[in-house]
Order: sequence, then structure tokens, then C-alpha cells
Amino acid sequence: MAQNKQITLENIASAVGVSCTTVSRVLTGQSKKYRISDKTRELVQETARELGYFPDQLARSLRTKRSNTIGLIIPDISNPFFSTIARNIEIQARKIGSSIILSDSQEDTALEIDSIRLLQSRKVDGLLICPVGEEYEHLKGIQNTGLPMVIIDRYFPELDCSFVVSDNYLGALEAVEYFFSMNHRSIGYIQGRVNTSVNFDRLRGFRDAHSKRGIPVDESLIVGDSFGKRNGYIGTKILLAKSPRPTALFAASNLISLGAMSAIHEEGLKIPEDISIISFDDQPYSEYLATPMTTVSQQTSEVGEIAFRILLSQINQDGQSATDGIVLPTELIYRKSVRKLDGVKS
Amino acid sequence: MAQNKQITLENIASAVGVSCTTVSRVLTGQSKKYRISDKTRELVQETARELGYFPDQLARSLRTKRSNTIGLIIPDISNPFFSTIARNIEIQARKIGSSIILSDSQEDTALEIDSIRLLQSRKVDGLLICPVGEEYEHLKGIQNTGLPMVIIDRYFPELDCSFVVSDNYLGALEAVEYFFSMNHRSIGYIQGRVNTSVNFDRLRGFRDAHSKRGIPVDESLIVGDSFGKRNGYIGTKILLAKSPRPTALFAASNLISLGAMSAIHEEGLKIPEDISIISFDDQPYSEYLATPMTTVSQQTSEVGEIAFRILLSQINQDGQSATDGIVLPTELIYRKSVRKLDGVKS
DNA sequence: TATAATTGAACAAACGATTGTGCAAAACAA
DNA sequence: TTGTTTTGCACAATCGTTTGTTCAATTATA
Repeated sequence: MAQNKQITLENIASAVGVSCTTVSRVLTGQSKKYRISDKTRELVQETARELGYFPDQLARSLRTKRSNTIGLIIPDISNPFFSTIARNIEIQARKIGSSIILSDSQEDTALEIDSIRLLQSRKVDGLLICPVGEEYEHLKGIQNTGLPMVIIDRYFPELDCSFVVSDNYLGALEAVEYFFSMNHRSIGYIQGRVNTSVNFDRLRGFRDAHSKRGIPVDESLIVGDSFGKRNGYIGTKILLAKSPRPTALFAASNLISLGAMSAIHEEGLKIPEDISIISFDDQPYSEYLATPMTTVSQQTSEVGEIAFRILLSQINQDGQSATDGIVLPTELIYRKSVRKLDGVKS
Repeated sequence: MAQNKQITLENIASAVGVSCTTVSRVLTGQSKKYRISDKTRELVQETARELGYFPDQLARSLRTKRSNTIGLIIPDISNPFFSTIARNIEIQARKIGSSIILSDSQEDTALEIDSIRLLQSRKVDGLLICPVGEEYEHLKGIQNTGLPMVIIDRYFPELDCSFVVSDNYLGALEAVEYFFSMNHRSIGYIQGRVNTSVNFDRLRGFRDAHSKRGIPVDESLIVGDSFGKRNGYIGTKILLAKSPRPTALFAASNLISLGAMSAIHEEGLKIPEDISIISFDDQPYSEYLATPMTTVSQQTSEVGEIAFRILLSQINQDGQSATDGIVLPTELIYRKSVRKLDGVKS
């Protein structure tokens, strides 16, 4: 209970009988550089150990202008997709003694802006951010401050900023082409938040797959506006009510497909007998679902690690590095949720 | 690119023509207390806004001895169980302008100890920790420093520290009693990390359910040693190899049941025809599994929120508050993964 | 021996905020 | 007019580190 006082350099200094300058230099490994005698050095080190000293990072950061702290802004940390990204970032960070300050923007641009402010005032060395989407004016603002930043899972063509994303275009293209190869012609797309690069690219893949086959896309089959479960449910309800019903569904996220399954189940339909489905985001449970789900898998753990490394180099090079955009390939994982339809009616 | 200089109180002060004392007092809302004139106040506020001032939290914290930062240590943030806890904590924290520093201990006590050190040196106001388990000597150490702390999802009987846990005992008891009511008599338990309170309580529930029925527990049916997927797989493999095979499996976590499903599938067995299963931790996907899974659901989102509130009161009361242990009820969610066996052979 | 070079460590000024106290000027009272 | 109170703000110390510079004592060189 005894609210122990903090041990400071001064405590060690007076215990040993030197100045805290000397203590500081010993403890930061600069004893050679500043010609501290071995005797003094050892004495200081030992005393520090005895007293259980550890540096006050706040004071240190204030002086050195480096907090060894990075800000991580995520729209929803409870989404496994993001939490595994977060995990890999944290693991990288701790290797170099950095800590991560986590901020959940709750898919809300206003909160995202708040978070940025807060993290800036906490003097993070850099920012890893998965923006809600749509707006990026506030991100420009960050760049003007010179704060190193890399964007995760999204990008903004007009923003000159490093990013790490999956190849959403090819991922979607491949998925929809697979539908076609299984003779599906009427494919519903339950999209995520519109005006995000993620959604834009997936939609583009969806469209291009059609045009490559010379199949017109039925715009009424493109529904939805969020990456959440509820949107998946609603979107699917709408699509299933159409007549004729689309024979296949392309879900833009793991949460969307969860909502979709809910709706499909509610309608008494079976996957893939009554309706086929492919979902973006492979998950550990995907293969154990009622019908093991065909998914577009992303390299989730790599995303975080790569983003962190880029950020780190930016921090160390003091903003001199060129901005890079990393695009990670996706993989279509074939399972049982897509049925092969009988011959094509033409 | 122009690495903009930080705006300080001094900048505002000289712009307005007052001292930074005054600026500080205005900006921290103490203008009345210190009799700053309205004119000065407004001028300062406006100038601060114009200059885009925001306080340096490091400097502030150094002086005030309060960082508005709390440390969160989690064994595996990628596990949805923990990430939803984390999310709720973050949401609470941001409401009061606190930030959370996230640390993933990777289920490793050594890393956990490291994390604590790091967070202490970052001067967090309090600690929210889900300990790896087993050892708690290092946690005693925290208490001696007077750092407010509340333990999440675990507890240590000999440690006088607030905690928030689920009623693991009753949750397990109820699950196993349900197995019995469905005429199962040979139940395998794939446990999590041994010597954690979580596992201990669940195991106790498992045993007590047996003794209440006067059924001896077959010790060879208790396997495993971790909450991970791999352990679920291995444990299930072992249990399925027994003859006679247990008719039911009780999985101590969501990850364990995922591994279990993998093994069951590999053996060509069906749930619940060939084997029944109940898993701890309800998940969004639980109802969409090949066989919708009967689960013991925990109040995941409440855990984080409650823990945060307790911590907050400890911080504000400066350690004067009594330690409380909160036990949250679980709920057995009945789905399709438990088969009713034919009459009991006696 | 006188001078120069080296060694070992201390001084003091930051970093950006907060805060107890002091002190003029203005307003008031007698 | 003189004395008292109130108003409005500034001084300066402090939080715990880091770091450029200074400086005496010792050792080496001429």
C-alpha cells in the first residue's frame, strides 16, 4: 500500500556521490563516450539495480522529443480482421521497446479526428491508421505536421502517403470469375462502406469480371453500405426478395457474410443448394460453417508487420523516405459454398 | 513536409502579451479561480484556436503526475474474446480523455512482466490485466508500488486485488448437467491452461456436476493445457482415440472448440450424431456452424466496462477503495450440438 | 620544470507544462 | 487623503531527463 516514491536519477546520484549527469550517462550506455571511469560506472549500475530504478519515460520523452510510442487507430478492434493486424503490430513494436496506443474510431470519422488529435498531443512518434474512409482532409493535416504515418487496409489516390492494402481488385475479380465458371450469371454484391478504396476496388473487380465475360451487371443487385453484420443481413434480405433471385452472393466482409447467413437461414434457404456465397476475409471458423465457406483470404498478419516496418523507417529517416504503397495478394480458398449450376441457358 | 514546430504556451503568451501562467490557467479552465479578466481570457482562447494549440500531454503529465493513460495487458488480442473486452475498455476510456496502451503478453509470463515494467515506466495511471495465469508474485510487486490495478477474467485467491470474472464454475456446472440430462455419462473435458482460476473453476464445475449425480469422473477424460486451437485439436484427437469413446466433449474455450471441430472432422465424425459438444465462449459464428453450437456465453462487453470503472474509482480515490471481486453470470445457449442419447443403461 | 593533452565528472540549461506565492494597480472605504 | 481590499497578472520553482560545455586534477610531452 505504501505508495512508494519514484526512484530518480537524483536518488542514485546522491547515493553514489556523483551528479545525475553522470548517472544518466552511465544508464544510457554513454559511459565510454563521456569517459566515465569503470569504477563509477559499476557503482552506478549496481546502485540503480539495488534501488530498482527505471527511467521515467515521460520525462525522457519530453527531453528527447521521442516517445517510443506509436498510435494505432482502428475502426473496430473487436473485428478479428483488425485485431490480428493489431496483434502483429504490437509484437513488432515491443521488439524495439515501443508501445502502441490504441484508439477505436468506432467507424466514425469524427472520433477518428478526435483520436488523431489525442495521439498527437501524446506525442506519438508515428501513426498507423485504418481510416474510416471517405474523407481524408484531416489526414492531409497530419502530413503537414510532419508526423510519420502509414495507412492500413485503405488508400487515397490523391493522398501522397504510404499504405499497405490487399489486392482487393484481383481478389474480387477472381471470386466473381469463379462464380461465372460455375455458371452463375446473376450475382448479388453486398458491399461495404461506399467510397472507401476497399469497397471501390472490390466493386471494380466485380464489374470487370462481368465485362470480361460480356455480361452486363445488374445494378439493382449491388446493395449495402457498411462492413458490419447488420448490413449483411439487410442486404441479403433485399437480394433474396428479388425475383428472379440471384443465384450467388458476394459478401464484402466476414461480418457481412455472418449477417447474410442469418438472413439466408431465416428465409429457410440452404447454401449452396439454394444460393451460393463467397465472402471476403477468411476466418478460422470459415471451414466449420454449416457449409464450409469459400473465401477470399487476405494476408492479415503480414499487413500489420509491413505497415509497422514502413512506419519505423519513416520515423528513423525523419520523413526523408519516399512513400510506398504495398499491395498484398489475396487467395481464393475453395470450399463448399458455391454450387455448380447446370449448363448455361443462352 | 515542413516539420511544423510545436505550438507552446509560450507562443500564445507572447502573441497575446501575457505570461504563460495566465495562458495555462485560461486553457485549463481556471480563469475564474485565478481572476483572469474576461478580455484576457477571450483573447487567449482565440489565439490558442488560431494557432491550433493543443497541450503537450507528456509535459503536462510530468508536472501533474497523472498521465491519463491506462495500461492494458492481454494474452492474445487477436482472440475475439479479448478484443471485444479491449474495445469496451477503449470506448470507456476515451469518454474521459484517457488513452489505453496495449500490450500483448503472448501468453508468456516473462513478456507479461516486461509489459508491466514498460507500462510503469510510461507512468500509466492504472493497469488492467488479464494475467497469463499461474504466477502472481509479480502482481504483488505492482501492489507494493501502489499502482491501481484490476484483474480481468482471472483471479488469485491469495491476492488482495479487484477483479472481474465470469462465473466459470456455474457455467461449467450447468453445461455438464445439461449433458447429463441428455443422458450422456462419459464426458471429455478439454481444459485450458492449468493453474489458472478460469480453468480451475470450470474444472470444479465439471467435477461437481458429476458428484451431484453420483457419477465418478474419469480422470483420463480430462486433457489439455492451453486455451489455444492447437490444444483443442490435440486434446480431441486423444479423446476420440479412447475406447469406449466419450459421447460428449466440453471445450474450455472458443479456440479449443475450433481445434476440436478440426479433429472431429478429420476423424469423419459428425456433431452431434457421433459426438456431442459444448463450448465455452459464445461467438457470432457459433450459430452458423455446421452444427450450431451449444455454448456457455459470457458477458464479454460488460467485463471490460466494469473493470474499467472499478479501476477508475481506484485511481480517483487514490487507492483508498476496498477491493471488489465482480462475478458475472454466464448463460447456456442451447443449440444443436448436443444429442439426446437413448435411455440410460444402468 | 613548464606546457600541453587527457581524464573524469559537474554545471546549468533545456523540454513544456502547472502552481504557490507575490506584487503592483485599481477600486473601495473611512 | 489615507488605508484597505480586490483585481489581474507575473515570477520562479518544479516534474525527471538529457546534453553542450566547462573545469579542475591528473598525466604526458618537450
